[in-house]
Amino acid sequence: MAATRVFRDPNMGLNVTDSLSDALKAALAGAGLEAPDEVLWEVPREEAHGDYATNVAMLLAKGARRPPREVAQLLRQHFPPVPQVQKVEVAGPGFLNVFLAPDWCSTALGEILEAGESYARSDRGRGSRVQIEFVSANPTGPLVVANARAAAVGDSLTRILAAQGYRVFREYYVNDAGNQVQTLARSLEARIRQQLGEQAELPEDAYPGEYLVELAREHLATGGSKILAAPDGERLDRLGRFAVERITADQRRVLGAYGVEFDRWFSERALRESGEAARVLERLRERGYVYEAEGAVWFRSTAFGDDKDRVLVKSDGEPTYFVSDIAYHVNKIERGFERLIDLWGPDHHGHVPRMKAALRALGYAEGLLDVLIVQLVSLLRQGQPVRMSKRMGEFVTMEELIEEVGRDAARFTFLTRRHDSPLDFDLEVVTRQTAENPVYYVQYAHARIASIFQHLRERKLPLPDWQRVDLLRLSLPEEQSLIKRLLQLPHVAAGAARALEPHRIAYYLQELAGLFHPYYNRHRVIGDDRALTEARLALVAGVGLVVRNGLDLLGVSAPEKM
RNA sequence: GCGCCCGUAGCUCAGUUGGAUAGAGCGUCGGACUUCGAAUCCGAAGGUCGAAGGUUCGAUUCCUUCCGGGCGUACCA
Repeated sequence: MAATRVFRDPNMGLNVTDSLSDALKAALAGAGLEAPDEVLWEVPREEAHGDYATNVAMLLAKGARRPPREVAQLLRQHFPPVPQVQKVEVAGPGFLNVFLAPDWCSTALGEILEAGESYARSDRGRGSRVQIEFVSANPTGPLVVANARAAAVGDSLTRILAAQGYRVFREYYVNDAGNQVQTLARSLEARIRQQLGEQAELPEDAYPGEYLVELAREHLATGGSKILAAPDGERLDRLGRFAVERITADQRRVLGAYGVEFDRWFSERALRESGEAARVLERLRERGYVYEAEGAVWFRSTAFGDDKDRVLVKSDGEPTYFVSDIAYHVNKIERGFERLIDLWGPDHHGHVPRMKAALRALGYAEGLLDVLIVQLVSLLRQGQPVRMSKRMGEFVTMEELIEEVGRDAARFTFLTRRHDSPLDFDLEVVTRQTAENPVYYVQYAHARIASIFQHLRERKLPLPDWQRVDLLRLSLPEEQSLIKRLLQLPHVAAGAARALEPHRIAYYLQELAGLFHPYYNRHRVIGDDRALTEARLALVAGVGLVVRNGLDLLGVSAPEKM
């Protein structure tokens, strides 16, 4: 699987901000200043403020007991010469503004082309193992739009982390145990009886969706009416397993069509049967965080900052799902993952403190688990909210969404929002504006570039050897801007990985396309000047490459034709 | 009541450990295809960053209070 490959960075010097940080460390040492944990470089809004800037002097000013500008001046004086940098300026209240050397940038374009698919990848993660769990929808019905959002975010995060050298493992937790499966079984039974002409009412809390009518028909078609004679326990167990298996298979199919594959589908039922849950309970008890009250068994999660203690075993003797959940996370850790990332829905956000409390109670490090809350998607149609409720049996499925909007547009739209920001998605608008969707703006840049090279082939013109192209011919301001933007990808990709924010890639790509299209519109790539033509071909090849690499991090295709 | 998320242009959203003159897409208005793809480009209009205080060299960003929206607050999952 591509996402789990480990990459060695073949082009370290191409990560400009890494090089700048190294230089700054030398400057700090030279100036006798203490280096902060991490230096962050930002890309200033104003061109006059350089290509990169840092506020490190202002942060150090207080500790050094000197004015910020003086600290900045000191750092500037000790800034070692590096090939990437033309000049360093002290500006404003104490910024260090770095201006890149144009000649170095032009040459770097050649290295970007040389790096190809591995451009902007790094080995920052050093092969450490990360497990990311997402979607994990209940196996009681089809996937819905919110699941499509989680799938897009989770899959993209996997790609982004893998590109930084982490070994990422995608997992889907199947809640195939507990009350809801019983309910599902009873719902299915009622549907089967209805097919047989019996007067069977759906149970009060049943899943009313049409898909169970379909499943009932399927079950009967495979000779499944005998089961109705079986005793309660066996009947419901078998119907439950049947329904879960079919629904899960359907979920896997829809996710596959969306381009999302999981490395493992982890069964809660198997976890319970393995006895791991009981073992976790015992460990908590040994550590003194378990007590009994009101006939139930409680976890003292308040010892780790939770609002209140939580029930582990109900008074009827059944463990709560919380126990399974803890056991599942312990299972992950024992499989050797060094970092866990969970994507949860907003209806679970209250559960984050207790889950973290449980892991800490068991003695695990605090930062081991990151829980990202993927907010809801409010689906609108013609400006009117579409009511979605599994309980009511009304919803727009993930499959319908993909059919209506398209896989790339759906994924890109989800990835242009922060995961924790609620999202309005008007089907009518997105469908109508398909052609103007930002994803096509980015993809179109790629297709246009592909067609330049197609044009080259049609006219039987030779493809230049990138090593021998005179890249210094790229002297237009627009060309320099484009190259500098291409050089930002390693910084953006690393930032997206650090912050777990795929949308940074999506915005970067829109900005890159926003530089490319005007350039393309104004200047011809293929012209009479052979050397200039070759240089511009190198430039647009670089843009195409970066767009392709960037879209790949989002799991969106980069078409040659549209 | 308590907790979490959110409130930025008409709409949907960005805004990088607090930083320099707050951005994009859509929508609206006006222009550009005999030349590598017009799913594009050029230009215009559009803002009390929900409100009020506070912290400091500096606040859309941090703190407090209030207003508004969403979600939690189960011996359901």
